[in-house]
Amino acid sequence: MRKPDQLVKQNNNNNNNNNNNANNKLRKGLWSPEEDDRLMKYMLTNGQGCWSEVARNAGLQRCGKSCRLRWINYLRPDLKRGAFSPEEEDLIIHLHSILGNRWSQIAARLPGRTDNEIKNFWNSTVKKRIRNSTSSSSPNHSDSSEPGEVMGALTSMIHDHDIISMCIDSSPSSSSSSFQNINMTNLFNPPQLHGLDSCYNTSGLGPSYFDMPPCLNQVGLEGGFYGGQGILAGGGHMSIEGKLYVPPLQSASLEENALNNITHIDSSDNHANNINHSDNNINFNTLPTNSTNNNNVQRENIGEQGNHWEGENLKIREWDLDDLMQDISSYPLLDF
DNA sequence: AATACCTTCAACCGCCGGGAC
DNA sequence: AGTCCCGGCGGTTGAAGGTAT
Repeated sequence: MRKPDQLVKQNNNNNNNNNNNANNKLRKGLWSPEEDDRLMKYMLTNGQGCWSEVARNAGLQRCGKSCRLRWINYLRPDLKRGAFSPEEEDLIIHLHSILGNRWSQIAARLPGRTDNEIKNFWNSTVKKRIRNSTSSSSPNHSDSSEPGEVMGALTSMIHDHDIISMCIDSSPSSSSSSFQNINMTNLFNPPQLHGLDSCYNTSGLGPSYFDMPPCLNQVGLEGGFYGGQGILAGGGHMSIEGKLYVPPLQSASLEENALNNITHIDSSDNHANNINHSDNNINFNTLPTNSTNNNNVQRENIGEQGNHWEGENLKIREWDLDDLMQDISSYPLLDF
């Protein structure tokens, strides 16, 4: 946490998103409700664009990066709040065993969760539990963030339910929560709702799955974004509720395609970002249309960052990861 | 009740890669 | 080819709140 009213002189060699700021003084630290309000309203009205322009046009004395982070980690309407469920926990542990500290990739498989959230959860809760669970058997055990080490401790931690039912499940009736369950019918044929209220309301589909964050109340969005068929709710479909389309933090990637292949899901359908939302009141057309480019599948030398788990020789390149995913059926915890 | 210690998590920092010029 | 800008990522920090003593 940071001091809420911290004002700093922008460092020239640091964030260069802010060169156009008039007085070059940008706020840092905690976001005030007013700032949240401004950013939320701007994003809902104009959609995502250049973040430095977002900051400027929304009248925020924040750098673009800060606005982006605030939006992604807190204000985004499709965010799920609250504690991680045991299923999510298992999925995180399992994905970490495959992906290492690639939090964004893990978060991409947990709709409504952010990489920051997962990273915090891992560093605070999971690591500690793994440490505890392994301390008895391995007194000299060090940090368990290494995937291989984690795998060694996983068996005692994994719950009885089937991870794969969450991680990879092509059944439309499944209550699982991964990208594989994106309901493309809903994506391409969003229900026609009328007016902003119905857009955000639960549409009578039962109790809201998510808690309403305070920020949404601040902007007066009664009913919230989190109702009804939100992500994970409504049978686990990542669906579009009315007129608001909020793109996933990260959508289809090579890895996801690999997983989709495993589960025999036609990856050719995976073009949610190409949906034309021109009829929407809330226009997210300015969002990047090819989020594949955003994925760091090609990030190399993972081992240099401490994320390899089979010695120096294993470096996750794109094809390595694909191979991993293709070979996922042989993974000890997976049951196809 | 007071203090110390611990945990959580929002936010910052620095780095990197891609695109534009 | 070099530089700049921007978005994205993982690592880290540190204040707030919780718990133990």
